[in-house]
Amino acid sequence: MPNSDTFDLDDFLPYLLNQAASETSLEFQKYYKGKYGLLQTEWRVIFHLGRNGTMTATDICTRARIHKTKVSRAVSGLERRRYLSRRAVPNDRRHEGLTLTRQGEVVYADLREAAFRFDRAVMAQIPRQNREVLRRCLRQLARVGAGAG
Amino acid sequence: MPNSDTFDLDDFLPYLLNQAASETSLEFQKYYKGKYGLLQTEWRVIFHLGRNGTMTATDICTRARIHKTKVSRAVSGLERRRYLSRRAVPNDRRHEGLTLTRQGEVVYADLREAAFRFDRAVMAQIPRQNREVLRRCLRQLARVGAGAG
DNA sequence: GGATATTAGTTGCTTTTGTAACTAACAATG
DNA sequence: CATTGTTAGTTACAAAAGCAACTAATATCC
Repeated sequence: MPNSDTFDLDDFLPYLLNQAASETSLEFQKYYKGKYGLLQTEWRVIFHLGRNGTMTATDICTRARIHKTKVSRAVSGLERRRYLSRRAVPNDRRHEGLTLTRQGEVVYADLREAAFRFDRAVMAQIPRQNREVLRRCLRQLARVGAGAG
Repeated sequence: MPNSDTFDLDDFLPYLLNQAASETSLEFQKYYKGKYGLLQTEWRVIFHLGRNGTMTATDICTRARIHKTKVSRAVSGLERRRYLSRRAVPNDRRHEGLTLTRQGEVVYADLREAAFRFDRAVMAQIPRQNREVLRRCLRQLARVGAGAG
């Protein structure tokens, strides 16, 4: 039975995840920032709209787990640069449907393609037989975090 | 052979890593923030000093991959609260050795113990036979990121 | 050994995030 | 149908991160 005295913080899962996340995100971040001047949250909003079609800001908050103020600002920025447009939802004027513009779709397609390439480059470091295990584990952790803690 | 058209961004590795990292970090973050009022960078500085003994700020930057301004401010904060002390290095007055104080050691011990518990809680979600694979993959990704990209 | 470059670390300023308070629209309840 | 509560989103203010310029000490190279 392992105990706390032999525990190495370098192996602490949240730490490893953070390190792995920042290392693997860096190149891709340079790409979308350099090419389109996007912030991470902006890219994520594009990604979710591109993937799921029209959504409200709250939909994005829920799916992407981003706080509403961040989404609000990202949406403003993307609207200003004409990457998305807002359209009122009929019977409820509180929320609006957000949709990528033609231009936004183009950016989405490019970044999705780039993401695919980056994903392959990152995965290239992982032995083939572990790749699906890794992705499955991460999906699990991304879903609920530490669970009951 | 997979191609970009069937690629699902929800499976994009950097994205999954970021989501998994933030989900799994949250509870632990509440712990050290709530109990000691530490920021993430401050906790990391404590962690590296506790694990490796006396280090210079640059050592920490290198090992922890944190920018020097962040380290500089974290060190100031920790020194002010008497969690670490600086001591001049003999033949080179540019850098200083940073060491946890007695009090800092106590905090370190507590957080290390807590990290151990959190690690177990997080890992509990992962099938036993995948746990070492997962950690190994993450260590690899944390090391070099996307490599050649 | 004096000019230039490099290394260590800090400070100032700008951008981004986080938190909480706020407006506006709708829903529910008496 | 007014009162209270809830939901959607924005805005204002404070904390933190990022970047670039700066100081100070040492190394290098003519």
